[in-house]
Amino acid sequence: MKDTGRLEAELKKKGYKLTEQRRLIIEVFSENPGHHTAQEIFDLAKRKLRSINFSTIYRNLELLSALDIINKLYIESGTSHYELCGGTHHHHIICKGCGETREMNICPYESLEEEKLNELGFKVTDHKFKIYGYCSKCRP
Amino acid sequence: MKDTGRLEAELKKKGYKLTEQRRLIIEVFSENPGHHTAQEIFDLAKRKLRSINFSTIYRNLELLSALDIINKLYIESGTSHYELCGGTHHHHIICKGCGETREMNICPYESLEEEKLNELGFKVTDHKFKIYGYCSKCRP
DNA sequence: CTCCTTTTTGCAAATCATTTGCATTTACAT
DNA sequence: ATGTAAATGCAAATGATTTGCAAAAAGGAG
Repeated sequence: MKDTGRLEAELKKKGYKLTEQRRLIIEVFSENPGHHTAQEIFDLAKRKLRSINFSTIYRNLELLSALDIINKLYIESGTSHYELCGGTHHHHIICKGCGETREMNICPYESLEEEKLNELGFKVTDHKFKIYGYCSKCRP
Repeated sequence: MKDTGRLEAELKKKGYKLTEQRRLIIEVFSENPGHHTAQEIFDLAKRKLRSINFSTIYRNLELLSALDIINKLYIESGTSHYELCGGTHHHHIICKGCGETREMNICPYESLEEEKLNELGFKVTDHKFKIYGYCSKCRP
């Protein structure tokens, strides 16, 4: 029983149940910092609960994203990545050579823009910023 | 024969051929501003060349992206979107309700960051910035 | 213009990520 | 301890994208 607190509260608030699988998914994220694909989460979770099913992973990654407990990334490559929310605000820097993705703490976003958009009727909830290029290993 | 110039040059440079289908894909983009899915490009192209095949579309969207003639977007939703390069530099604002995506000309990126990264061994080529939220129709 | 080599295309089948229907099991409020 | 709604596992379906291959087209050389 890790820090089940936040998770349990968010789930209960909307009538969802705190299942072993849900606790486990969060545990896996906690123990493995950074972002992961559904496949990775599945593999890691399976080590701890052999019976866990892939569709349970997907269903819960979706749910947990909706609850803002995890964050769905959409790193380019056709495969979604997920990361635990609540870390520091950060963005991603992506190597077009090897695909490696690192976090960066630079955020160029100014709340000025947000206000401007709000005035125009668009309610901003969040933003993403990505820098692409080639890492030292992959420089052409 | 539209502005086949740039296209032809870029293709020839690397030994690729200027085919009717490639010309057509660019034509479709030119005639339909904004970004489109492979499916949309296929449908539009098919009107002009009945025999065109879906895999030809995909193969060429990939190729043209690699040649920096079009830009692959990865709008969230599991389906990639593509747009013609060379328009004005812009980013996207995405409604999490209806999924509508609009271009915005705000760019918060400062070349300062780029230099900093270059010094660290990462060669920056481009960046993407997206703002999420709810449009006036979808505000909760 | 014709020939030759290489790249492309169309087609069909394969792959990969993700989603869904359904019967069974589980969480948890009573 | 029990009833009910929610969640899980399983298998099959879906949707986007990719691939192998034989036939067709492009572009350079003669």
